[in-house]
Amino acid sequence: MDTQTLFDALGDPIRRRILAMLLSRDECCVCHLHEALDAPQPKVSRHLAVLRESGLVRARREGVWVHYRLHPELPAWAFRVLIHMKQGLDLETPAEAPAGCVACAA
Amino acid sequence: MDTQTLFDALGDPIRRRILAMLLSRDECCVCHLHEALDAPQPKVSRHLAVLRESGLVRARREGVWVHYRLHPELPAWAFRVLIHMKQGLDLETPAEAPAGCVACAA
DNA sequence: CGTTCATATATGTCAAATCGAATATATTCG
DNA sequence: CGAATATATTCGATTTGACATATATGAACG
Repeated sequence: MDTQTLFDALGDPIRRRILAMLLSRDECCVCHLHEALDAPQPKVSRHLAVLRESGLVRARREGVWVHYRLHPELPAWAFRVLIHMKQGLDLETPAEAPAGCVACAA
Repeated sequence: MDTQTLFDALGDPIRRRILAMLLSRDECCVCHLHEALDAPQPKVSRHLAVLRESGLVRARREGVWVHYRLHPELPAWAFRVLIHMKQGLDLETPAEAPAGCVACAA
C-alpha cells in the first residue's frame, strides 16, 4: 500500500462512504452498501472492484452474497488516515441512519 | 474544508510532498519547494494555487518571495490525515535529505 | 524608468476516471 | 434443466486533471 494508491481511492465520494461503512460494521455485503448509499448496484460494484484491486478491502463469498471488509493487513498509517477521513465525513453528512440490510441482515 | 476538497488535493504526488514539507518546517518559499522537489517552478506554482484555493495552505508575501504554510484554521481531522499521510510518505521515500534553500535560507 | 528575478497564469493537448445503460456471470432452488 | 436473485463487466460518451510551453505580473534596484 502506497500513498498514491490510497489517495486515488479516497478521491471518490462513493468509495469514501464505502470505506466509512466498513470502519463501523466490520463486514458488509454488496446489497447492503448498494441500499445504504442509495447508488446503482453496478456503480457500487465497480467501485468495490477498485478498492479490492488496490488492496484496501477483501471479499468473502458466502453463497449468493459477497461480503466485503477492510483488508486485514492494512498498514497502520493507512488505517489511521481512514479513521480521520471518517471523522471529516461524519461532520458533513448529518447523522447517517445506521439502518440494517433487508437482504443479508448485516 | 470538506473531504472532497482534501482528498482531491491529496491525489497528486507533488501536492502530497509539498504538504509533507510544510508539516516539518512551518514555512517554505516557492523557490525552496521548487528546488527540494526537483520540479519545474510553474508546476509547483500551479499546485500551490490548487492548495491555496482549497484552503489547505496560506501565502504570505515578503518582498520578492512568497512563503507558504499550512492554513492555521485547518480542521483537526484534516490535520491528522496529513500527519498520517506523511508517515506513509516517509516509508516510501528513503530518508529525504532536509537540505536548506539557497535563495531564501529557510 | 527599465531591467531583472521570483512567482503566477493562460493555452492547447492528452491520458485517465466516471457514469448510465445494457449485458454477463454465478449461485441457489424448484 | 430453468427461473430468480446477487454481483460483475463492458461500452461509448463525457468530464476532469496533468503537463509543457509561453507569457504576464510585480517587486527590487541600479
